[in-house]
Amino acid sequence: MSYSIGEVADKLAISPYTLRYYDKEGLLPFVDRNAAGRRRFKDNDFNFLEVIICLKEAGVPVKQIGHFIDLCMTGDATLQDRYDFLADHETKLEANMARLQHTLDFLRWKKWYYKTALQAGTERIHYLPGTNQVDPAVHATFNQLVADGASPKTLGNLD
Amino acid sequence: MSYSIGEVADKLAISPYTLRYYDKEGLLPFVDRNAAGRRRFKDNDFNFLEVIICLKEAGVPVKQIGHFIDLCMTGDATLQDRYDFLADHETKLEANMARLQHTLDFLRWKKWYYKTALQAGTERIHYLPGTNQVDPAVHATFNQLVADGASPKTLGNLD
DNA sequence: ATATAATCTAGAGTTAACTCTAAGTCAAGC
DNA sequence: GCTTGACTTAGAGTTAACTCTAGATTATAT
Repeated sequence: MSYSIGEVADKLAISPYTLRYYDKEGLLPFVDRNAAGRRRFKDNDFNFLEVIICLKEAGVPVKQIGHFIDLCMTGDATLQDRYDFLADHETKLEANMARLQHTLDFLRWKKWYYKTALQAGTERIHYLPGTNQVDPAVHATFNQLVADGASPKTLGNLD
Repeated sequence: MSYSIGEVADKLAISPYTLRYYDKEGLLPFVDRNAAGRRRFKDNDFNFLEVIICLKEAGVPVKQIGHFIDLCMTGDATLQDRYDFLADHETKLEANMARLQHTLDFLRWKKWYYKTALQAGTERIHYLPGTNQVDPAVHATFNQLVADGASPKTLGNLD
């Protein structure tokens, strides 16, 4: 079974432009061509494409993905390098996800901040008396609610 | 207490170039200037900067952050809009994190794939006999190990 | 047989988010 | 008083990852 660039583009929800760009950058050296010079993707090529998409999602730059594909084409001598590459990006992705969790926590606290302001009809309830400055104790209040068992995910919901 | 652009840059680990760029894009309308036209950041400005950094981490484009700051400057009439904005990006961030979790799962399975190939000395152990195609059953084998209670996080570790 | 649609390449254009340069102003230390 | 370093603006340059155009070729459907 073989597939044209358009069929692969549809299957993977990636434009043919992008696939050709990846090819130009050396990400698709495994793709065969027919007599007319057109790309013919094999079933096994999807194993490579899956990895390419995974690495892209993980935030790995195209050039580095190209390096990984180079290692793949070289053979068994590079198994350790390929393992190390994936282990490295696993670590980086874990760190990135931890960072995003903090970002999400902050977004939820701010949502609660606006929920309470909305219920009071004004943001002034969060200001230090007689100023336009946010009272630092407001964040502490939110943290206390969470510490007391409230769910940070739902605490800011209006319902 | 007030701070120069350099002091703020140091505190937030953002370059002065970037801070000026954010100002140019309308993200810092709240920053005062001294008689000489130099930016003087107030303590309360860090509340805005915290939100800006949070939204950036969440992947919100600079233009949209500018829109949120506009809402902030308009006053209590926009509290609902600001709440909706944060709730929307909370949802998007949750979806993004779920996507990254799938990416991480895939990265771990591939790490295990290379660990086992490395232990066998060749990637051929994962190929269908007499071919260069990966046996689809290999992924199923990994999934079975996880279903049987193994930790996907450590299954691919070499140790 | 012919029109339409898909593909090819080389190379130009786009977008976002910086990042820096140039030329000038201002503040602090000696 | 003078030098050094931080700051100002406008605008140019950079980078990554596409995204598209032009002109040619090939495959598909009537």
